[in-house]
Parts: sequence; C-alpha cells; structure tokens
Amino acid sequence: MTSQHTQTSRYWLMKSEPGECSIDDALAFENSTVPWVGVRNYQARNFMRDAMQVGDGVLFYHSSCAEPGIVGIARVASTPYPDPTQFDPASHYHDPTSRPDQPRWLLVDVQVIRKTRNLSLPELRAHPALEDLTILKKGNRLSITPVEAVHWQLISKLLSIK
DNA sequence: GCCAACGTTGGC
DNA sequence: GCCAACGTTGGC
Repeated sequence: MTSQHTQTSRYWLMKSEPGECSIDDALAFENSTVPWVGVRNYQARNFMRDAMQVGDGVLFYHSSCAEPGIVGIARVASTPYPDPTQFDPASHYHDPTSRPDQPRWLLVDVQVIRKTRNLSLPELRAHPALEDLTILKKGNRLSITPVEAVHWQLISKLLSIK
C-alpha cells in the first residue's frame, strides 16, 4: 500500500492587493492570464512548487483594501517557474540574495475565468460551514492557501456558479 | 494609523 | 537550537 501523507488540494485561494493587481488588471492581460509575481513566503512558494497542478481552481481574493473579499474565479495555468522580479533591481520584489542559477522564488500563471461579485469577509464569516476556511482564521497571513472541496462548492454556490 | 499575529534574522 | 528583536501582513 502506498503511503499518502498529505492530501493535495485541487482548490486554492490566492490573495492579491488590488493596488498591485486587481481582478480587472488580471482580466486586461492577454488570455486573462497573469504571472503571479511577488510571493516571498516559503510556505506559499512550496504550495506552488509542490502541490499546484495546471487546472486547479483558484479563488481570486482582494486583500489590503477597502472591501477585502473573493472577487473572481480563476485557474492555475502553468507549472511553476522562476519569478523574474527577484532578479530585477528596479522591482519592489527584488531579492539580491537569490542567484539566477538557483532561483529562490517561483510563480505560476493564473488565468481568470470570471469576475464575480465581491463575496466579502463579513459575508464569508456569516456561514458557519466556512468556519475552517483558512482565510477566516485569526492571524492568517499566508497569501496562498488550500481550499477544501466542500468550501469551494459552497463558495461557488454563493457566487451562483455551477 | 493601530496593532495582533506571524515569519525571518542573527547573536549566543 | 533557542529566542529576542525586528519586519511584514492585513483587517479594522
């Protein structure tokens, strides 16, 4: 019998600051597909590196803004590859300690499937069934978190998506 | 702007 | 390896 120590999520929530890249900004990219630059947290990087698969569902979340919430449905659109901004001295995300022959930071492409209404934090919190959604837990700061299938299904329902 | 929570750094 | 200090996140 094979040992499966971790059950890999097929659904994710990814935070973006609308001042950096809003859902509308993402939709303006070719094929509504954006390179998810700027992740500088090892746990979030490892999700992209080790667990994400092309086609996985993504909840596009606006953070650090007036109305934080889920604003769109997207999908993982590439395998992981080095985040070019880590080597760009002009970038806010520049990491002078990362070497091109051993890139520290990775990204995946994310394709927006559709913009939705803003499913706000208070509305999410109003559903007891979403109590364990990582984004709703106290002190959560991770910019990429796995989403359980049951949570994905309920959120899809709340957004009137089949 | 405040501040709780968390991650990272670095001296020891 | 411990842990205090510091930096960042992100809701409010």
